[in-house]
Amino acid sequence: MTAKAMSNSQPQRKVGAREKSAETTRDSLLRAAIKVFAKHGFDGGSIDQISKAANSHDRMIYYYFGNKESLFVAALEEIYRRFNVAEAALKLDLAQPKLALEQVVRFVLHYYKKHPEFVTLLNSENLHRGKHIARSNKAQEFSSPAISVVDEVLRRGIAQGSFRATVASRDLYMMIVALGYFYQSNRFTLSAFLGEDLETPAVFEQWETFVIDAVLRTVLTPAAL
Amino acid sequence: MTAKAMSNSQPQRKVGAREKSAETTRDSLLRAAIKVFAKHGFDGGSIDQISKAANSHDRMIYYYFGNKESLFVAALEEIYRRFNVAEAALKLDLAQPKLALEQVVRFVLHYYKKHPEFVTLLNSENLHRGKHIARSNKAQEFSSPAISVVDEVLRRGIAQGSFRATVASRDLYMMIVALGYFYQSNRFTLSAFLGEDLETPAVFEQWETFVIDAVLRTVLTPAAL
Amino acid sequence: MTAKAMSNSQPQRKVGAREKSAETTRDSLLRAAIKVFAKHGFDGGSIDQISKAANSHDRMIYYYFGNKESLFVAALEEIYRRFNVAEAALKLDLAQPKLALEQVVRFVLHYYKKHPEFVTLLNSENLHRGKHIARSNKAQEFSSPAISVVDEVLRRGIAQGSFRATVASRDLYMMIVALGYFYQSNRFTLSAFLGEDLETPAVFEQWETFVIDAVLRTVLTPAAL
Amino acid sequence: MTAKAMSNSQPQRKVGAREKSAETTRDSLLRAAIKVFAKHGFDGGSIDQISKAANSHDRMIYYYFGNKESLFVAALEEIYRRFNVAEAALKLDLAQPKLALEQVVRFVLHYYKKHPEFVTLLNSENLHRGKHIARSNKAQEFSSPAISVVDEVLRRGIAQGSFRATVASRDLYMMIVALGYFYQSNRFTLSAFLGEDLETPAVFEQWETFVIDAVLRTVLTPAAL
DNA sequence: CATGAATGAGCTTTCATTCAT
DNA sequence: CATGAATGAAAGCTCATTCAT
Repeated sequence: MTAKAMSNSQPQRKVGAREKSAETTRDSLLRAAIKVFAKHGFDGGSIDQISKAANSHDRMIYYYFGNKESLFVAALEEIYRRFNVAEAALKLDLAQPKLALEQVVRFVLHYYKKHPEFVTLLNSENLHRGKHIARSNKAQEFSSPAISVVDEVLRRGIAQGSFRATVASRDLYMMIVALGYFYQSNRFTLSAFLGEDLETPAVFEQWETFVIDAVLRTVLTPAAL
Repeated sequence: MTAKAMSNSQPQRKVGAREKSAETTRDSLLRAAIKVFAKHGFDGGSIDQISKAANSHDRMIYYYFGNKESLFVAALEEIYRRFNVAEAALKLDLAQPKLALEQVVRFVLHYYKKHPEFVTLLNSENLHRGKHIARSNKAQEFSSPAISVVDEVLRRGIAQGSFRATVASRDLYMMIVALGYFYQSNRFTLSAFLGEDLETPAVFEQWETFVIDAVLRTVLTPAAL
Repeated sequence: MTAKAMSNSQPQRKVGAREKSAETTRDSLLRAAIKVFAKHGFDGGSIDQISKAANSHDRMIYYYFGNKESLFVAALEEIYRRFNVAEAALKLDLAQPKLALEQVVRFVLHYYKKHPEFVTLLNSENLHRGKHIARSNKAQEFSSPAISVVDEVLRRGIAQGSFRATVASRDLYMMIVALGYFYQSNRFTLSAFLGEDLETPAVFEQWETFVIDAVLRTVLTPAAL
Repeated sequence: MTAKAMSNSQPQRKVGAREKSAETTRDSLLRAAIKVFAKHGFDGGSIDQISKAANSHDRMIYYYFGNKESLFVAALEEIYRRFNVAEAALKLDLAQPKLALEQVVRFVLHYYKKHPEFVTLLNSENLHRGKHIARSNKAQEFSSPAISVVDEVLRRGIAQGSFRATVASRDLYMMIVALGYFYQSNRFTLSAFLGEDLETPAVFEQWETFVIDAVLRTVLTPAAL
């Protein structure tokens, strides 16, 4: 059931009106769930809110997803799927590792900015100590593409001699993600604490420039700096 | 009331049995609130849970704090106060900016590690778009010490010629905090995604080393590298 | 839903067990609400009391009525519906306006006496400055039958020459209602103040006689007196 | 205690500052109670609301009045006292019974209009089946002045030959009061039902004229009409 | 494929009241 | 004369979920 939800692909056989309507119901419930969970978290979001936002009924959530937790897992999987789809569309010039790395950083920062639900859903999941994703058995499968990309760029740079050989791809990956994620995730308290609105474009751009600089300085060999 | 709570001074005058008991009740409610909110977030944590954890009653929370939101604000203020107290105890050798900066990074990473409630409470607050802290009118006052420390270290390094003059203290501050915060905040999903437990000491140490390296490379002049 | 409740018609089609049960639940909740609100007012009557009196559960009130206020509105509408049903059953001899008027007075006095909930519910509503009935958009529709009856009797009497042409039907209506309502509504404080129990039949009958006399003297022409 | 409150009289002995303040507290609590109970009824009005409206504390209500019910009784007694004070100030021309009766009617209608708390408090009391006033043992003492006035006017009119001898003063009293009380008490639902705002001066005046007419026609002998 | 009905436990909050000092 | 602290019960309402059809 969830497997079907994960693929956005081809109906091989002709679907009747009823089946189509069914898919629509399930999809709109999932979309509504992402929105509501993103806004209020797992605990704050209610089954009722979600079913109403989807113009459906409570009962349908149980019909399609079983219970609230499974719906949340489906929502998590869906946002990860979307992220991977977006990342797969990235066309990196691997011949120029430095440029490619910069591209990756830009992609990550902009994706988080445009998809705040990605951040809030993951926060909610971490608040619950990752217990939902642990049940998903797709966890690694989901993150591997992202790490692979960083890994490949890194290896190319090292092979070329412009990147330091001692940098671990896992650390580099986490650095990029952390700098993008934190800015988005904590923008409200940060804005209050810094007395500066992090949602204005100028502030974001300064941060982006800084992050690219920091990442490159961390990775590049002194000679390539 | 909160003013009293914010100061860590001892009561100079002898307190009667009642007053003492009152302070104890309020304090234990606040402590319990921090624990419960840290574990379950603002929505997930219930007034009942908190009052019971404090060996008190629902009613007392309303007596001392008014409502759930105000209790949450008080909890937020308290954890920030604690953070600032801990940071104030840091003895930095400002004559050696590079070393001092390393100390700051270590402090931040270890503080977040030892105080997961700091991270979860802030996450919960950001889920609610900072609406509670906005009401606290102590926001800036709270974060200024932390930024000041980074700012001073940075200025010293620049004066000495070992730090690059183009780095903004706000960016440097956010970088350090982001790298420490994200590791702690997202350790569950990260562990699942990476297939590696981020809570083992070895992994944490590798990350700490990496972060120090990244921060220094971002800040140091090529010559000082 | 309320439309169905308002009509006193029988369900034409066979109803399944479930539907029947549903109707029963809603109806018994409404009946219980009328009783409880009549006895304790809107504020004094509790959701819990009502649901228990109906052998149901709190939750069902919210399921069928949404909230306490809407339940109260439904109760108000129901008692007005009942009054109108009872009044519609009145067979007035319009050829004898004086007699018909007497009949109307008797009907009103006796109806209030037999249906104290009518009086207490309206009092409760007036305490809240009519805010519930204002939301009901059936207000005028409810009272118009009663006024129409008075109006018609009055017009007949005037046409016949036995009633004074200067009496406004609205004033006459209010007079009759006031004299019946007040006796019932304030019988407890009046009994205490007058030192005489207004609930004894003899006292009621004296009042009834007096009211009929007063109404007729107010309406009849000197010649017809 | 309540006895003292009932009289607005002379402090025989010099009162110290503290005592004065004490009286003020008690009085402002009582005034606040009348306002709050008038607005929300006995059940809807809360001890907290009252004490805050009086700039005092919950505890003080218990100190001065014992409990909520006794406070309500005190409030009832106070509004009756005020009514009697106002009525005692009425200067009736008993030599002209017809005019005097008209004056009484006007007084009652205007008093209810200007003192809606009188009406709502009595309604609240009747909702509770007069159980508070029953405890007050001042009930009759309170209403007797009002009835006495009507009684005296009536007797004078009968003696003069202009009033019908068969009218009972109790019925006449109730008629006047009912017509004034009901208009005020039920003005909200009536306005909704009639589609006409009973609070506009013109409508009130029409009613006043009608009531005077009705009362006189009920009382006057045919000859005196 | 969908729905109306039902459920029990839980939620935050307010209630009137009493205690000790 | 006044106050800060405490209490247990109850309030209105929402929660996730299951039932029968």
